[in-house]
Amino acid sequence: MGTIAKALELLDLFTRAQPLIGLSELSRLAKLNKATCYRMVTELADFGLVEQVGSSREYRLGPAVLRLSALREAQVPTRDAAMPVLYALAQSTGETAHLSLLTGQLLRPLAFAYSARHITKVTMEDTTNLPFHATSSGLAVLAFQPNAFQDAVLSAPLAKLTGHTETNRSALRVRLGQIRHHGIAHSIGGYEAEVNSMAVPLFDALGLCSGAVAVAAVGSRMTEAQRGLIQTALIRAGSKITALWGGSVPAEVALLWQTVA
Amino acid sequence: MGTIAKALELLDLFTRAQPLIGLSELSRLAKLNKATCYRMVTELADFGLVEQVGSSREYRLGPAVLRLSALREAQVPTRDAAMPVLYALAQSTGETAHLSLLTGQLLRPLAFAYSARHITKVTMEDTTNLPFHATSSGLAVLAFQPNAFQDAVLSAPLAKLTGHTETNRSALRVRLGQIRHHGIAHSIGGYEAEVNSMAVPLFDALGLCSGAVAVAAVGSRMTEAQRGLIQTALIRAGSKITALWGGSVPAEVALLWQTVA
DNA sequence: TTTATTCGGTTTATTATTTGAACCGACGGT
DNA sequence: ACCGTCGGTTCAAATAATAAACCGAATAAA
Repeated sequence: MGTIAKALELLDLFTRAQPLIGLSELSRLAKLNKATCYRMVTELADFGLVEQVGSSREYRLGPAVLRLSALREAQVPTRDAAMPVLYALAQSTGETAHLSLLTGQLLRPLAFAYSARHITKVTMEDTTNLPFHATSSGLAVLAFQPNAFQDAVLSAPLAKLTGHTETNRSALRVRLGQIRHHGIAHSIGGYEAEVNSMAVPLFDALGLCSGAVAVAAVGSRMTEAQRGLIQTALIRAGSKITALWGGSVPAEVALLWQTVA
Repeated sequence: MGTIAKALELLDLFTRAQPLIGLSELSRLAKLNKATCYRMVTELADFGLVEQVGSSREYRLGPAVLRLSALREAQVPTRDAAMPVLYALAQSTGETAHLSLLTGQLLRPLAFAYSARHITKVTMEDTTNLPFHATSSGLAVLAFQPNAFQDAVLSAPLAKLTGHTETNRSALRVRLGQIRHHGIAHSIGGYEAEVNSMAVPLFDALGLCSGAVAVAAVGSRMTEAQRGLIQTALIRAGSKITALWGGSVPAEVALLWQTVA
């Protein structure tokens, strides 16, 4: 792994749960020598990707990320375009809606929208990475990836996160096939007990799946009627976001969705 | 300069004017060997900071910047907090409002807000970097920096961008003193002919100046009354944004602003 | 069709950078 | 006064980055 990749991995250590990290802790988390880590974090800070807060001498993500994201959104309004749809989805279903993007080998949540209808809700703030095998978003995305990608994911260790996490490889392959035939993925407590979720894939301009939009509901509220409502709302949201991104839903998926919504 | 810094500099080559860059052009712009550039851009792409668009094989800023900026805004709502104030500022003055952040040695525009009142307006989209000596924002920020920083800026070459750009070093030092005594900076066609602008500094939690908010107006509309209106609106906006950022306006500046607004 | 140029990407030995352990003074707690 | 940890520094040893030449593909001109 190159030096640049190592340095960039430092950025991923900053999370909502741990937004401030000191030098020593950073080197421990990154499993890097302190001197190495220091040089790297200083170079990142020179560019503004991280900054040192004045009071203590801890580091946090810096202002440069704002500038870059403003530039990116100006050209490819990924987040800005999807947010209103996501809000509407949360509103109409009364549950938590979220959108994730496939970045490299990882599926990362990008945006969330909450409904005020219920006191109990599924929160996503602290999630940095959605496992492909244990979430509806992950399954929705994985189902529409090339075989090589699927094989890579399924040959890696599959964590059993709850009692309902499916970790059997051939069973997972069957589920992926079902998802391709329905155009929508379900997960019942596979990631977190008591959380039921459904997700549809999102597609880019080449018809490749680049992410997913999902609704995560508290399990006890997931009646059959609610399931149907979420399904149609999800399909509408998925079509809309894909369209806003200038993407195109593959014909076979569009057909599946059409019959439902 | 380290490898990491060189790689990160690639990110700055992507602008609103040139959002897509191919490998060869990138290496030319960065003055890097093509192989070196290739390795760097692929490492950036692996992390998602850039991505390769499918059709041609050009690169552009990637989705990772969104994730990072969402994380940053969640902890330090710099842009999200300032935007409403900026919109109100543009609205109440009928001119273009913009906000810049001091990042490293450079002053970078972060956000803009336009008024619909006039057909002619000052646009900021293509600006990537505000010169300290030739803009009201630059002067406002520079006036509240430590002497070492001021000396560094003033000892570098000062570009004469228009007929009205002040490039005389001692005259500039006098102007910086005036700005410190008034709490507000003016620029009359120093950056772009026909553009008059005014700016106030913004401060962080330690009372250090970390940016500026400005109003840029078409010169012909800048009457004496308009100037007064902008001044009071700017001071209110500056106070508000600094407060939203959890910053504190130094006592002497607060006093100056109080007497005006 | 031939020729020439440019493209994105790869290979290689050479070279310069990164790395890790030990070290420093400062700080906070005991 | 002692101990551990903090952010940051030093320097020889190890490793990774570099530059030039090269590749096949695509495009355009002749």
